[in-house]
Amino acid sequence: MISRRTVGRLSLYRRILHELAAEGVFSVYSHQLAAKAGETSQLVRHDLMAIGYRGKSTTGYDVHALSESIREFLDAETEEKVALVGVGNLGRALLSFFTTRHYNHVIAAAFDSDPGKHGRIVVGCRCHPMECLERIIREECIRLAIIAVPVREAQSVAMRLVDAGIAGILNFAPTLLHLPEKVMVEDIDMTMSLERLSFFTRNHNIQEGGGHAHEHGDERCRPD
Amino acid sequence: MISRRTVGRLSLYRRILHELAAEGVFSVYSHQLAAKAGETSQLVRHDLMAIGYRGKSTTGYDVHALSESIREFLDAETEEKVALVGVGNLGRALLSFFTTRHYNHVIAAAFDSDPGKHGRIVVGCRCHPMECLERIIREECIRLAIIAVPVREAQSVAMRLVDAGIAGILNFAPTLLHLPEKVMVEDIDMTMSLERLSFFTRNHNIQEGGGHAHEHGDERCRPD
DNA sequence: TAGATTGTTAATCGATTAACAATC
DNA sequence: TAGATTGTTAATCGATTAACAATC
Repeated sequence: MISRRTVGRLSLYRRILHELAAEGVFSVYSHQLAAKAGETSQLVRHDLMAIGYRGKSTTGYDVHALSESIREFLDAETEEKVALVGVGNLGRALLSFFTTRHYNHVIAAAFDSDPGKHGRIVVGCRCHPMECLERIIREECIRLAIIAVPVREAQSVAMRLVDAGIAGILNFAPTLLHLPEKVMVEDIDMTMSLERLSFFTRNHNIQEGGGHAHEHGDERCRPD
Repeated sequence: MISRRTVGRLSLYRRILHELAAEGVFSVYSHQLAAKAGETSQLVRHDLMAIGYRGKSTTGYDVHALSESIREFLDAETEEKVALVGVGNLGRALLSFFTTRHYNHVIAAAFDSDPGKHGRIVVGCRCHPMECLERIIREECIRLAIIAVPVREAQSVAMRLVDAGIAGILNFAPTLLHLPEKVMVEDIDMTMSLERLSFFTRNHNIQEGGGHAHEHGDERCRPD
């Protein structure tokens, strides 16, 4: 009943509410939330109603209460632990991202096939050898994993993760994982996103006379 | 007429065709392509028909010709140049990603506000100060940009990019950019993806008795 | 011909939007 | 009351799927 998009939007609303709370705002109307979230007022209401939260037309939504309501709806009781496989450049970026900022997820274990990295502490997280993957994931009761390994290793890593009991995978490898249906996969494929950007901005230029990209500059474009 | 999803799938098909070609496969049927792409045969045909490519039921699609046809449809004449703003952990990961592998995009210029990085060459790409952003983007005729800066800087960086003539932005900052409609934005928001994973895998466990994550292990889960 | 594959049309599905009544 | 906001219903829209005829 709750779609992926709805959950995504709810987590966006939460971020906005967090900012508002930091600014000392106590209540917000759906149209204000909508303006910040880039959605329609109606869609915001729809999402909030889906989690059982009703607004009042006199005071709007109480920022703290709404934020708490979203938290209760989206989050597990505790911070969710995540396993990271692949401590290359991207892996390190992810580690620093999740240790610097306090989101609802912590990388509880990192793995890499490079023996040179084993036992080393990278951005505050110990890097384990791949052989320990199944054991540590089970011991730590980790349900989610991030795949940040090269394409050629992604599928086999994913299968090991599933066998270890992982229920959800965030896949950064630009390849399609073939896994049992019970496993949820979120793909983050920047090559695909860039292709989309290339394609649609190119078409826009063609359709609209090629003016966009250069309307702010006087100099002509000479690619040579 | 061509949707974002279609373009995304086409670039996936291309990757699959590339692999097939490397394996020495000369022709492929839509149902084989569908199996590899996790789609239905009909949807594959639909996508390929959208770019004017028809299959034959005797020989299927010629792998090289189809790959070329997709390339012609999706790509500009040349490799597309991309600007990168933010040469932190993530920025470095992106640089190494795009220099190691040959995709259709090259990071032609990198920018960072940290004076310590200015002039340094990071993963083969010179890091420029932010002051040069507009000039270099115009000089190099760059149309796409990647934002890999912290949330608090993302909006202002995005506006500068748009003013410099950027038509499409790949945004890694977990925040919503408010930009003119003419600018296309692709958001890559891993916090949102993780929230989705948490939410839906949690629900699955509840619905199905909490068995999934541990069906391969004997030990009980004791989170303490 | 028989069988697999393809192409076309209509049906379905989910999400978003529009219109309007109800509320504060 | 008047005005802004909310909640409900029906309409729209796009993408996916299903059914079936056409093709090789």
